[in-house]
Amino acid sequence: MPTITLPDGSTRSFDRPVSPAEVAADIGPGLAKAAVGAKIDGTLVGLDEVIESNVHLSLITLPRGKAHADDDALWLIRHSAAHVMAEAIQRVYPEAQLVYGPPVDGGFYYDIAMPEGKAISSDDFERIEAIMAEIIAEDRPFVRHACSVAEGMARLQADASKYKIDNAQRAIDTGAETLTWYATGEADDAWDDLCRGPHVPSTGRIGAAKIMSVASSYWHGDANSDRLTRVYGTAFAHRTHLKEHLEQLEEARKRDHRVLGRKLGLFQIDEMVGQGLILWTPAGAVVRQELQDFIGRELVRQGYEQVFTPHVGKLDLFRTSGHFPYYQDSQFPPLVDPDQMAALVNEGCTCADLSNRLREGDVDGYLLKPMNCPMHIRIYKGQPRSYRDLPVRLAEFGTVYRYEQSGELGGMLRVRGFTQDDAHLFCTEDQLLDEIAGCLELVKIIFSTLGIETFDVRVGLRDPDSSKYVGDPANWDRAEAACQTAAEQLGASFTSEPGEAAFYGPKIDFVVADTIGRRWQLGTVQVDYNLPERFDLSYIGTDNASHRPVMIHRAPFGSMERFVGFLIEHFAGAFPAWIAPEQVRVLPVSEKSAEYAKRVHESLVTSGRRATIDASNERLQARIRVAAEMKIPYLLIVGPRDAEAGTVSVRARGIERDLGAVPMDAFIEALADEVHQRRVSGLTEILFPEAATPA
RNA sequence: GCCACCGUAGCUCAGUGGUAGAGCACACCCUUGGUAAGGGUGAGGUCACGGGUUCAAGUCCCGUCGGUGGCUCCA
Repeated sequence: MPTITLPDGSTRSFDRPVSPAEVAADIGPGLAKAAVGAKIDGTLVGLDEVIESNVHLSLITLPRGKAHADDDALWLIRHSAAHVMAEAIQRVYPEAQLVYGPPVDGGFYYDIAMPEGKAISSDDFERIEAIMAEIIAEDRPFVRHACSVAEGMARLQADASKYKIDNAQRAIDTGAETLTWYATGEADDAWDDLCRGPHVPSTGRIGAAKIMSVASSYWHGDANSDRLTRVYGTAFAHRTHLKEHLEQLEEARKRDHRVLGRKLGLFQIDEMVGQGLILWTPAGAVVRQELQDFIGRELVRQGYEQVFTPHVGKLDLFRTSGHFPYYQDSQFPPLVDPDQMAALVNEGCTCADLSNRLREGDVDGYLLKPMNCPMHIRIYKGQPRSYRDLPVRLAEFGTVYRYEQSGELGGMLRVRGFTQDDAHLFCTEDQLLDEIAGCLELVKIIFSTLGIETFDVRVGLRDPDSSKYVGDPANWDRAEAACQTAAEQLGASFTSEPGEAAFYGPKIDFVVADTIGRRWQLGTVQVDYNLPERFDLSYIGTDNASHRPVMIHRAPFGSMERFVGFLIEHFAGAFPAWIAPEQVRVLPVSEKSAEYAKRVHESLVTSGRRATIDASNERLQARIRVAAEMKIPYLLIVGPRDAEAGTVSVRARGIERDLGAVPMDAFIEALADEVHQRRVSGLTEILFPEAATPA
């Protein structure tokens, strides 16, 4: 006889098995009406689940009015909406086979195997959504049918549904004793789908659903397997929530670095130059240069030495490092010496021959460098090294080229040519922890200076069951411990991820999300036991014997392209003054004040500011609007009153009004201070303490 | 690389197989205005590129290039 413990600690006893629906009804009719599912001992279940033993039960309800549903309720709604969408799609395309339809962040999808020659396109959305709306309006119950594994498999065999048989087999392999179908409706011929559940009690509880996009996917995520059509949708408890969600997506689109990059003139991607190749326009170049100067000073402080290396190197270099031909697919093809090329042509060498001979090393050539490390390693190796020299820290903003698949490219976040704020540290085993900690400190300085607070730290460790790793296991243990310790010292929370190490060593990655939720690795610190081996690196120890150094690859920004792309979105284009391409713009009220405006502008430039003057033939309001849209931190409006008093009237970004007049020198000094301190927040607090309430 | 969608003026986008459009931006003129768009005139196009169907193609079909979303990949 079950005793049910509710979240508030109270208990209810029943003299027979009960369902969550019955428990809800027992508590009150309001709850019974609001409930869409339950959690039994932490596991999400439907309202019809049979409870026979003592459990902790919490009911999942849809809130009344405009309040938002919690994650569990949304999960149920979206999982159910996926069924409704699948039913609608099968009504339009009866031959479509269902594969797998889970809820995901922000919505759900359903993978569908379309018959040869048929495709779901966005033109179908309206039709499918209309059918979905119909099913939701009918408020048909989700009815669970369970049967034995044998019975269920027989049914699936009869239906010849290859994908569902596979799903069922997986369930059986993980210990399922029954197979369940969920029907939408009670009739014998109601539409149903093999599904583990649970679902909301009826289709009407899905308040609002919308199809978002269609994409392709692979069965089991395997590129060599069947290609499926993945239809994405989202659903909410109320229509207003869906509307809010769509508005948020619209807002996010405005933060998109590709949109802002064009609007603010930060970068271009030119099809005549090539896919995934960034042209840094003057405004964007300022942002990048400020960041590079910033980190450059930290590098000097940490004892790094600057180097410069070429963009191409001989294939043999990359054969030794192992980059060629192993990663050949993601490299631009090698460049061959012109004389050698001519000779090859004379002997009738085919493209396939050439490719083979490059791979075998019969023909030499040059490679656009996919990594900087081999070059830095050659610098290390360029002179004998003593333990007294270590750690050797070689830094370079090194530009590398990788032939990423065309479908992977996107804005500045995934490109084919990019500049890493790269460095390679050569040290002893004993120095490893301190050096890793130093690298992490750089990332910390960058993130805290720029106010980046939302990021993941991932420590990639080796998979204990794999043998793909190079290097001495004892060293690995030490390096992994060093990574974990350094990550702990960093103070941010992190996750340890076994199996995520590179084959050559453990690593620490910093991961952020872009405005549409995609995740990108920025900074990285990687220990490497492989390359010192391949290049036979050494140093002379205190014992006068030769020893192998450990190497660390590290890039606190990751790449300038990806970092700046992320930063544009992070600030929505409104950069702090120290990195803003244009820090201050002077607006004379009219031509009468043009002379004074010029003096103010000159003073700003003299003090090192990036300042312009807008004396165009437009009304002040129009010029303010233009400047505001360019997200310039400060506008100085100067008119006859200011010229008389030697003041400037200040308008700060984000505060839509005149803050008042201050002496020109006071403003210049305050702005210089804000820039030199690299403050994210403005000088407004200092000059206008009573007005500093940013919008 | 795979699938779907998209490509019209610098940008954002309209455009029924029958003479290429708007707003913004740009140039010039008027306006000299104290805090988020003053007014007028003008210039700007091989409708991504190449084929095809048609009396006729921005519009329909095929291919190429480029973009977007997702999948796969990411040293």
